[in-house]
Amino acid sequence: MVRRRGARENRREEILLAALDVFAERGYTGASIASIAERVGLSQQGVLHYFPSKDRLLAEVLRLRDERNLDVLVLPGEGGAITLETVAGLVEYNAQRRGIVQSFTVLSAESVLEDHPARDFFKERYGTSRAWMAEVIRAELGDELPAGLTPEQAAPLMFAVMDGLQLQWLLAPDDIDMPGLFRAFLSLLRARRSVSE
Amino acid sequence: MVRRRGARENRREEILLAALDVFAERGYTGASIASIAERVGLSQQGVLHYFPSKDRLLAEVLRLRDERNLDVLVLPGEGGAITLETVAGLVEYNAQRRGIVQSFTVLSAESVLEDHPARDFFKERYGTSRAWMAEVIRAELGDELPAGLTPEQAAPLMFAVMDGLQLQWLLAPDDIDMPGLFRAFLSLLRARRSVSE
DNA sequence: CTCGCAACCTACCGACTATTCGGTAATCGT
DNA sequence: ACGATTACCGAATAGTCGGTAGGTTGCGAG
Repeated sequence: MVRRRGARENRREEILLAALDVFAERGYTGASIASIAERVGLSQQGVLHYFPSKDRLLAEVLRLRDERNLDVLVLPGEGGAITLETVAGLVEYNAQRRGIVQSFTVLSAESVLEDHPARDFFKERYGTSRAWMAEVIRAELGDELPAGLTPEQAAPLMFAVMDGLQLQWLLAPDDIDMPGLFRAFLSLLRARRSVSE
Repeated sequence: MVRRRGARENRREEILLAALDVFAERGYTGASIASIAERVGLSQQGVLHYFPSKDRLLAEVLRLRDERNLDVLVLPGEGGAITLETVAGLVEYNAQRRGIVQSFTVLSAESVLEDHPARDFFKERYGTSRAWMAEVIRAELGDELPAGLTPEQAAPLMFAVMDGLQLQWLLAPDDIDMPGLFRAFLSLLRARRSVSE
């Protein structure tokens, strides 16, 4: 059926990885198909042979990255449930993968623009992630968080801290201890209930 | 001396406001000088008569916006010091100014890219803002924060929460109560010290 | 009333953009 | 060996980009 078994899929993945790099360096708007093609030794038309448009290429890049991220998150939790410690581990892992963090920071912010091809992707992603994170928090800390917070409030705050720290870290890696600050936030959530006066 | 007193300055400001709008809609890379010019009824070269390059135009847009933001922050604190409540007020104010929030979210994320003209601006801005915010926190809450946090740790977390919430809010304004969640985070910082076991 | 300059404009440049069309060469199953 | 399919590439399309050069117009100062 297929000539060289999986040759097409290999080529496609090669292109996707190059595309992620270029998106990380220049953002989606600033990236050109030609520059991605150059990186894999193809012509611009060669890339478009595998992906019908720049939009679709972006969509597949995001899908692939999400799969891999899920691997990192789920693998350590093998056999056990995912905990806040697992999430802190992901932040630590990210601190060693600047390119990937940069691509997601830039692309997610870009996606808030009207008619951006990744808008729906990120909107849905945040929605489901928040619901899922709220359950992780509830499972570990219960319903009673400090200052009367609910897990449904803590979840969006958690992602806000992750994203916001990434931005500051990308601008000044030497000044920002991203994993340390994230753990500091976690300890804020884990603190025992407050004493009334 | 000047023909129409301040005519030039008025025109410049007109252009800056239009530029902020376009940057908010398309980001810096995606925005064209021509589209900004169209909005003020000039040709592309008319805009370049007032600002020598796109880079410089961006620089002045950011400077102007920062001034205005400072006004909002300082005005309510008239006579008194700036408090965490003032900051919460700024978040509330932002929740009514989608365009401005969007422009800053997109531009700050874009600025992490190599050779981006706004890189230094945002890097410096975050640096000074963190130092300043740490002092606001220390003045109001002292050195003893929940979970053993220092004001120097709380400050970057605070900006992370602000920025991260903005991103989620821009993607799903109906799902995210930005000011409410920010206040929830503040209450985490204000909670009394934990009871050991 | 004239000089000079500010405020624009048209015209243009070279480079780059995503995408389409029409090929060619290699390789596959048969 | 042969038709079909795949994997490309060259060239062209129809723009857009930021920026420059060189003008024209109209107002203000002298």
